[in-house]
Amino acid sequence: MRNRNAAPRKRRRPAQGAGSPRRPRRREGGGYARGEHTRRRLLDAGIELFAELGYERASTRAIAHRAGVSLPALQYYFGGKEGLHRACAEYITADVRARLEPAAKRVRTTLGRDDLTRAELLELLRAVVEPFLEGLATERPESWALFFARAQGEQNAAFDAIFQQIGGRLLTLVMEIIGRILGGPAAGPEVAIRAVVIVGQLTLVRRARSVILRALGWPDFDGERLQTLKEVVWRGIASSLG
Amino acid sequence: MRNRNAAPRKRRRPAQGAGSPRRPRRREGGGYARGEHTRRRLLDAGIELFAELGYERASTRAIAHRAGVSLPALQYYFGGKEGLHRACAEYITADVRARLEPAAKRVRTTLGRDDLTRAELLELLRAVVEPFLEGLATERPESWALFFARAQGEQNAAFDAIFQQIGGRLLTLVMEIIGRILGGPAAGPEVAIRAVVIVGQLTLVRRARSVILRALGWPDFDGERLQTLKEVVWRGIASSLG
DNA sequence: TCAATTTTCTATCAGTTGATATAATTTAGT
DNA sequence: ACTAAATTATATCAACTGATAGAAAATTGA
Repeated sequence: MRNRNAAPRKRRRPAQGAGSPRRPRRREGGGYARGEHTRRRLLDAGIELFAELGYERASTRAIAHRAGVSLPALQYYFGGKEGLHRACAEYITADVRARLEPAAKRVRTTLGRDDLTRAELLELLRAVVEPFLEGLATERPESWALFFARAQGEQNAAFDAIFQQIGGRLLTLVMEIIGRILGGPAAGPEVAIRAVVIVGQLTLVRRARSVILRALGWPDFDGERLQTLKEVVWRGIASSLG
Repeated sequence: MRNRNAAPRKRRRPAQGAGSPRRPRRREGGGYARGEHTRRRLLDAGIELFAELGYERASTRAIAHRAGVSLPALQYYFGGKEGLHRACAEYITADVRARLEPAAKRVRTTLGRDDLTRAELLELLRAVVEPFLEGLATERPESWALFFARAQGEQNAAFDAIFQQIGGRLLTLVMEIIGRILGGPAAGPEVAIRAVVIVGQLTLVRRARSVILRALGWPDFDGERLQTLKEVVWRGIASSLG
């Protein structure tokens, strides 16, 4: 049923390499309300399916279908699969970053003081770490955290954006606080490594979810168990800085 | 150039579902030397490419090509892509498990004693943890650790085998030691969570490799920097148990 | 040497993928 | 209402995917 005509058509390569993100030719002037709506639906469906299946296995058809729009709409608004993936990353990133900003500001102003006690510094660290941990484990649709975790494992282009906007910011904050606690040089390897380990423990909660549950024989995280988890992780962090 | 004949052929579905592993019909009696050789080359190529690209993006053609054999050889020896992937996991797993076994035996005999000091218990923990960390960071071809990390992120069927054989074993060892150190109930949530966090820190070295390097501004892990990393990670673990 | 078995290769299959051309439809500004 | 731009939908495309059929070649044991 395919290739009905005997004369072989000229083989066209895709206009742009499959891997490289394409510049969407969105409107310059006014935006149509309807267009913004389907754009948004594609974003939501993309986040869900990328999180469920990972980048490769989430087909553009499945995404378009879940969004309730036709396939070319995806190309139209995001230039292609990779463009959509990147857009999803930026969408999530912007929100999380906004929620991280108040803590960041508080840290910077507080660190201006010279007379901070160890307890105060620990409390500051906790104020940064705890909401992040909570957000990873429960807050926001589950697909967000899963999307996050997938992107990290898959080393996508989206990962760079996520790291810069969130991971890097969080890491910088933690490094500044830890540097004060440990008293050493703020940019030295000691401080950096310990900061990475701490931040890593947070993301661990999501990544090693199945491992943890299996090791504990728990069916799933309910509210109380999550509380236990947070408590134990935090105690470990605090005492490792003693 | 395809579908030359006008009469449409009967559409056959694959004999077995694409997802399910197929039973390889290997020889019963004697094994041909040549066959074992290409089988081995397929395993090596599979590990490399699965590690480099992940399960989805590593095509059977690319694997066969790198192995220097023809495509059907993969089906012949492993029954399909999934079969090869599982075989790769088992191949790596068997080796790592063998290298983990001596430490495991040592732990079990040592834990039989009742008069262990905290220092002795910590030393025991280090004896288990350090080789594993070393192995993840440098030892064996890099592709092994990468294959390992990918399987975890992708939640493949291979992950179950790996977890049972290695992750689970290591976790059990660490839990036993930590239980003694903390003095609490050996199977309680406290012990389990802290064990998971510790083991997670080890695998973090591989998974968050790029993040660590970026945060530190290092180009790569050389010998000395690896030493620093091990030292800092261990100090964090030890003092978190204080 | 010769038959039986094991192993390899060529050619092709049917399905899926991301992407595009093109036309129809809707929207906004006038 | 009319036009131009924006948006959506249909029908394909070419490449790639894992897998198979079937014959050829190589290896073994007699």
